[in-house]
Amino acid sequence: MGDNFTVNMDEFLPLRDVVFNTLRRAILTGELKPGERLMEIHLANRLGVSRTPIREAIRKLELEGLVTMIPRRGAEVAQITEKSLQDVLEVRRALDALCVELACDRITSDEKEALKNACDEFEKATATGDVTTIAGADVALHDIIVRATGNQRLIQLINNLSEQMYRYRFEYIKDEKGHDNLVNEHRMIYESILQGDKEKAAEAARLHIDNQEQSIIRQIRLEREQQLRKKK
Amino acid sequence: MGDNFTVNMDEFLPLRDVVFNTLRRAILTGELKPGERLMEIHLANRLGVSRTPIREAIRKLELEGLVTMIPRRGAEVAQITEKSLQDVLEVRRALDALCVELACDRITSDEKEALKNACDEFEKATATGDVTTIAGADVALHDIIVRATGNQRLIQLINNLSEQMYRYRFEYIKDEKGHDNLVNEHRMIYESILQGDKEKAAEAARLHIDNQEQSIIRQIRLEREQQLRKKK
DNA sequence: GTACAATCCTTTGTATACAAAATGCAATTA
DNA sequence: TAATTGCATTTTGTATACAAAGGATTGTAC
Repeated sequence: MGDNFTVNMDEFLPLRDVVFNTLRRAILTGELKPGERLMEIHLANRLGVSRTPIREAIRKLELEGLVTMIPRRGAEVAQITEKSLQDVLEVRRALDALCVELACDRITSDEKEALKNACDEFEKATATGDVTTIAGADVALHDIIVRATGNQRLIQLINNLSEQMYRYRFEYIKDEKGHDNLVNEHRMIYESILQGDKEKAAEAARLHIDNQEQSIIRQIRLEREQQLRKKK
Repeated sequence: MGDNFTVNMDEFLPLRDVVFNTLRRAILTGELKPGERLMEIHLANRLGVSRTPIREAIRKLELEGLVTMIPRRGAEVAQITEKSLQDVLEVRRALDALCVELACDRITSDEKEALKNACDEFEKATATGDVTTIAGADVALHDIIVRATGNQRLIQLINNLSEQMYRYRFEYIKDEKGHDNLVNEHRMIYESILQGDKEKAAEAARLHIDNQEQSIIRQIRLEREQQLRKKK
């Protein structure tokens, strides 16, 4: 069992939030796999707390769609189907487009500067070839754009939707041939925002999502095939 | 205190879900007012359950944004500010447009029939002038469109965002001059979907939201003025 | 060997008990 | 009179206890 599955006591939060963050992280990184049962006493012992904060954390994960409740049987990690992912991406496509459009109107000069830096950093990161570094730079870049909208609700929703695909992030970055596409897509978005060209920015954002979709769906089909082969 | 603030024992659900639905309803109808504290023992006594299900329900409301947690002080009903509502509407505008676009592509002939009926029903409802009836017909109409997308995630998100504005629904329906606008807007959306004209449908949906925004914002400003006057 | 049934064990659902923090109030002092 | 300190009360945060439901296992009968 992985060793990063522990409570982070540095945090000065109610236990339920610590547990919530811990479990969520474990699910998104794939440490807790789809279909796996979340048993309260088990988790409580493992995390060194009582069942109460565990239960409260599960209630939040339930609403977030990361776990599904089965009556009288408890929680299990939500299955990701191809359909559910397409649903998520369909929504993200619209919201990401909205995001860059709003960013065109509202981005400050400071944020423009930060965006430029993040773009350069991303290009550097791809040069290293290290997947973790690239993923980090990618998140940083998107974060700046999302925050530039100034719309709290939008920020929250996009973050939540992005999370649903976190498990596939690594594969998706590895998958992209030489990362050149990725760099270009980012640069296109970045430049459109600087120019304040909403239409172009939205189109670039949609293209970006579409390419991710291709790559992730391919990944899912691969995984499913492997699972089927295993069963036989 | 209102008397529809009771648990509905007909439901065959865990108490936490019954409590969740009850509290949510109370918040959305305005029975629990923004800023009002949600005290656990108090609620527990009132609903005739222990604190545990109350707490679990509050965790879900917290994630849904209907209550805000203050550390070591508990939950209170979330304040609705003009900004937060504009944020919500900005997102809904994009998602409603997406909705009707998808509906154009995916609506079945059965659903077309249902849509036509709902549209007629709405027109009849406006004729009665009864706000509750109109609101009901409005929800029914929108529901059909949203469900026609076949996108579970989108359905869930739109429902959640709509809820945030439930408190203002009545005022907004009353506000619309003679309801003629409302009927026309609906008919425009309905016809565009039947014709499969995505562009027109999206534009109509956006207009529909924009008009609601106008009306709701006006309402909020009115309320705020009244509050200010009270304080003096 | 298979099917069915009784029993046990696990796990959730709910209630309650206890500890710690925060708030409000009162008393005392400057 | 105003301010501050200390105490009491309230309320949350966490743990634990108890009940009921489900599932699994074992034993028995055919």
